[in-house]
Amino acid sequence: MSRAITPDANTAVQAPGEASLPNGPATGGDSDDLIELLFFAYRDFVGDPDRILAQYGFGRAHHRVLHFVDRYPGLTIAELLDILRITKQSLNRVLKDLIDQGYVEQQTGTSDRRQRLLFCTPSGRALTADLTRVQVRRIVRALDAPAEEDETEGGRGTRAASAQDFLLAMIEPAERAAIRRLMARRATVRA
Amino acid sequence: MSRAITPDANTAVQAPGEASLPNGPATGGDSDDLIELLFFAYRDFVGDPDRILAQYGFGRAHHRVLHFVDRYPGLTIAELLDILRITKQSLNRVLKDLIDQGYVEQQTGTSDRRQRLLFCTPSGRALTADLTRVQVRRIVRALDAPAEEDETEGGRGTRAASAQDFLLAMIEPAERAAIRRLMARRATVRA
DNA sequence: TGAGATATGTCAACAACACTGACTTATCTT
DNA sequence: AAGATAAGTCAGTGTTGTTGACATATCTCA
Repeated sequence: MSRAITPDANTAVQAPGEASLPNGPATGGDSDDLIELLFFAYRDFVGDPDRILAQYGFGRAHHRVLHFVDRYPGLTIAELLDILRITKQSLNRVLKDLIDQGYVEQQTGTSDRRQRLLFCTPSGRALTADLTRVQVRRIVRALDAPAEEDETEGGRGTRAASAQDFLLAMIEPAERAAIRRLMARRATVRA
Repeated sequence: MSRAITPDANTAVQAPGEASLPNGPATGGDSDDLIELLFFAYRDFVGDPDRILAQYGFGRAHHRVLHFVDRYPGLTIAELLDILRITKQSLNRVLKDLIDQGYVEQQTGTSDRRQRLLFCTPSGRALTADLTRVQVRRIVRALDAPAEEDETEGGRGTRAASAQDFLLAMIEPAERAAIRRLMARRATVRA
């Protein structure tokens, strides 16, 4: 465990500017929180598989390829490029790794022999299953988590509340408190 | 608009392996979809600000710094490092850009003069507001979107359904159909 | 059949953003 | 005064993205 996110000595010095509105009209108070929660949730969400991938010398790019090839066997290169939104050259670099090390196989298309259909090998499926497992675990835990007892639940609508619950529950439990404290600090500063 | 995500000629060649379970016990059927939706949603979510940032010669790293400094004025370097989970060297590179170009200011700590408290300048706040605006717009749209009329809503629980609704609605509308089609393809292949 | 389009692969150079390791300077704590 | 802590910096490296330019195999259509 590293340092805590929350401060103690730095008691919110006032910024030398305007006194921002208390959840102004177009500001979308809930949305501001969601932006941040999305950041933290996604960070932890990809952090889990990252640790596994590192043991294989792979990165996130490899993960994405593995995931989509595993889930949509027979995917073509063009389709994969379109899903990932990266260039052919970027894809090829990681795809080559996966093929060379026997996690993915190519198969010449039947109807169009120019195409290379992609499939996971058994070891590719096994690795992907490992990666999926840790992500599913986190998601299931987030879905099963009890709803937050939100003190200040004004008239925002429950959609925002449940999105917030979900994302907050996606965050690594050990850090949730720190993040809650951080986000509470905002209310202190801008009020 | 580029190519469509969905295929037509490649009619799901059967992968030469096991016949995967139809939403097996520990597999977490909903979660598999959520993994993918999280990928697409996050991709589009950060895509909006990316376009704005590019006009300033900034990247995502700059965005993250701006966001947190704007939201938590007076943040110290150590706190920011802990939030972003990057190294001091990585942070310094982008922070220097932001300071040199007048978007962020440093202020020596009052109680501890070793600290450098970070604040957005007016232009920093303006830029951040721009970035926040497009992200809030997407989130608000997602929260306001009507719930999906899910055909196959078994006994999964509504938590998963609303998380799915939210993430799907976060995806760029023009691409939602393609992604739905892609994900439908999975059911075809593994069934 | 032959021309042009398409699917894929590859070389080379470059940029953004992360990392490690090693130090320096200023300031606080004890 | 000694050691810890906050911040800044230099130098080198790795992953993953980008352009631009081509090469090869295959398909489509006139």
